[in-house]
Amino acid sequence: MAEISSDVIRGYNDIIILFLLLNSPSYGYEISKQIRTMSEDKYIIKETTLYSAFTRMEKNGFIESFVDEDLAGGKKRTYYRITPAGREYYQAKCEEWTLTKEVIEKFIAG
Amino acid sequence: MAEISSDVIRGYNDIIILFLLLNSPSYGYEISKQIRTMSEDKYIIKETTLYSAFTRMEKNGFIESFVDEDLAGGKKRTYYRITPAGREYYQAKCEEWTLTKEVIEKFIAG
DNA sequence: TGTCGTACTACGTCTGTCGTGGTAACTATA
DNA sequence: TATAGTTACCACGACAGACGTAGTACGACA
Repeated sequence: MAEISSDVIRGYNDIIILFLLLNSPSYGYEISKQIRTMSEDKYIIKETTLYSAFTRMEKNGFIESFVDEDLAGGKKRTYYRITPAGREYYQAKCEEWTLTKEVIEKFIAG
Repeated sequence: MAEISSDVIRGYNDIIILFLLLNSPSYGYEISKQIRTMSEDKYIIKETTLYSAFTRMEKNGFIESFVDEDLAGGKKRTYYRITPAGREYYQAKCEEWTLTKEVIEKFIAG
């Protein structure tokens, strides 16, 4: 099974992550598993890529974090929630995707 | 008319350029005009991006350059020709594109 | 004379991704 | 009891493609 090089997907991690936050907050490990499952193992996001995307998007105001400190075994977990600005950004990126797709496909033979 | 940010298209300049070399050699200025025309002004490649892609792809053996020194006015023009390795790379990238597209569209709402 | 088009090149910066490695607690298996 | 695996991250630095800025040089046209 071929795997997508992450260089290709660059710039699209943001919308993939935001999509998974549209309906409810989530956290890194869960999101990474969902990406893997939803893509049928075709795309496995690198941990560092994921967590640096969180940092960047929080700085840009697209997501907000909050910590659950009451997990079993005294563990912590950092959740992320999409903001209204994040929803707008997601929408804009989706529209850009449609355009991009149309353009690229003009340069695909056959 | 919205314009595609080149960050989005990152990683795809290679196949766009190679597509335009599939049938005959060409050169920078011409390719840049073709991209603009074919995309209906939706994607205008930056000159530096284009020429650095040439350098990189020649280093990787995907294209070969040759210079036409006999232009009117004593001008020179550097042409690029796709190599067999370049054709293979183009094919592989096209297949990767299909996969990538399918994956990304799972994360596009609506 | 100056702008536009043609046809590049050099140099440095930015940013998203990636590689490596580390922490720490629980859980299943041998 | 040991150890491997899963969960759940974080820090640090490197890389590479894209980009911004600037410059060269010639011809055509107004």
